[in-house]
Amino acid sequence: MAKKPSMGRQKIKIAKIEIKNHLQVTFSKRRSGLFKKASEFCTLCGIEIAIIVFSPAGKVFSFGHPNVDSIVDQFLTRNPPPNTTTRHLIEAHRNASVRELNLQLTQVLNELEVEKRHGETLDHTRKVSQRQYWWEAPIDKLGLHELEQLRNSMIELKKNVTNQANKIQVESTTNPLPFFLVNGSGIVDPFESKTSHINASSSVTPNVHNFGYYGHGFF
Amino acid sequence: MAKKPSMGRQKIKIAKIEIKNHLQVTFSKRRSGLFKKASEFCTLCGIEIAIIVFSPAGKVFSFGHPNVDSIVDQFLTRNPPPNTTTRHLIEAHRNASVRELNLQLTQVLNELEVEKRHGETLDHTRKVSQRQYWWEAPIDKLGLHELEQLRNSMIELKKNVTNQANKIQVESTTNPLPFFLVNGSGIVDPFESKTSHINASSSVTPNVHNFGYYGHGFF
DNA sequence: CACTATTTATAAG
DNA sequence: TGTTATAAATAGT
Repeated sequence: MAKKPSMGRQKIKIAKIEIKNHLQVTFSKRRSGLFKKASEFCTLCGIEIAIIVFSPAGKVFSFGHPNVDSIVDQFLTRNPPPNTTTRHLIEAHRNASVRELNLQLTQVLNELEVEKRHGETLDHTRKVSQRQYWWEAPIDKLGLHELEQLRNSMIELKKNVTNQANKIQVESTTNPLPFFLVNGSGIVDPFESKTSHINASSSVTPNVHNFGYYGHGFF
Repeated sequence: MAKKPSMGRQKIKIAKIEIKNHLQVTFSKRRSGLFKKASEFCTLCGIEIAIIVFSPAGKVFSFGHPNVDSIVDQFLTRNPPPNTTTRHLIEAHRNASVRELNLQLTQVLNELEVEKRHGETLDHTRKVSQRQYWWEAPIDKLGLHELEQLRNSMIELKKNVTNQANKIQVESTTNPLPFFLVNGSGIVDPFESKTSHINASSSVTPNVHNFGYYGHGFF
């Protein structure tokens, strides 16, 4: 019954572990370790934190307090979004569309205004010379004509609104917008994870050791 | 020249540190520690990771490999967005607005249709009995009246479109949309950080020790 | 920030 | 997963 001497913890080189089995073990251990540290960090310093880990296999493991999403939202809000350009383009496009609709409406309104004046003018004319026959008055033709025009304008407008609605729908579907709600708190349990509270996985990422995060600056 | 014995590392309770000064020191130390662990985790296991820390003061410190944003994007893409409900509500609201506009337009179009028929009817009437004086025909009053109505409808419509435009603008301004672009790689250097590569801050967050991240499941 | 004395995290088995 | 010897992190000064 001699004791197992155990090499004890050996110093290791910080480089990609190639032995698959070894890798998995290390992954698990270090993930727990990291999340535990994060947890302590939270309670100790009263901070909010989110950690997202992508395994090479594509699985996601995350830790968050109060929860990952609210923190990510805050981050995105503050952080000059990466694709500012793209977003701006789309936003501009959307605004442009709305503005366009607005313009068209204004125009149609103007036409209506004209039509109305027309009616008033005729009304006045009637008082001046009541003798004329109504079919001689230009009102019915003009009215009908302009109404036709008006009708076409509005059909066009309707078409545009419909398109716009579709566009917006498509955009919304394609790009989920982040909002600012805080859900519950604790750990986010992602999709495919069979683990109860977190996700972790491994992936092939070329890396350099010094990430340069040894900065200072406290608060 | 007796040596300083130093109490050495003392065991501490994992609870919010109240002594402000002490808190700051701990914050810094643990932040570095956490980020370093993350870095090692990266190289060792070849994973992708992002850590976002919000200080109670509101500052943000982040670490990411290859970079925070790409990971956040991936996360948002895969992760059934937290506020699906809210987003759906807002989206629905927006669609509702557009639909409403559409409905109003349809109504106005109907009114126009009615007006047009009216004109046609009158046109027919004219042929049947050309003897009537035009001011006896209801066209000018009805026309004007309906046009007035139409005009009001359209003013209302315009108002709504304008509101809608404003709403959309505000929404766009308030909530940046996340997109799916991968930038460079490495560490994200946020805004206000005076530190070179990372950010960290402290905040008041009531917390519980066990975050339940002691899960298993590897890949 | 530097220095330990200790507590923690973990590489191996 | 549990154990153990040792490497690392870090509380207090």
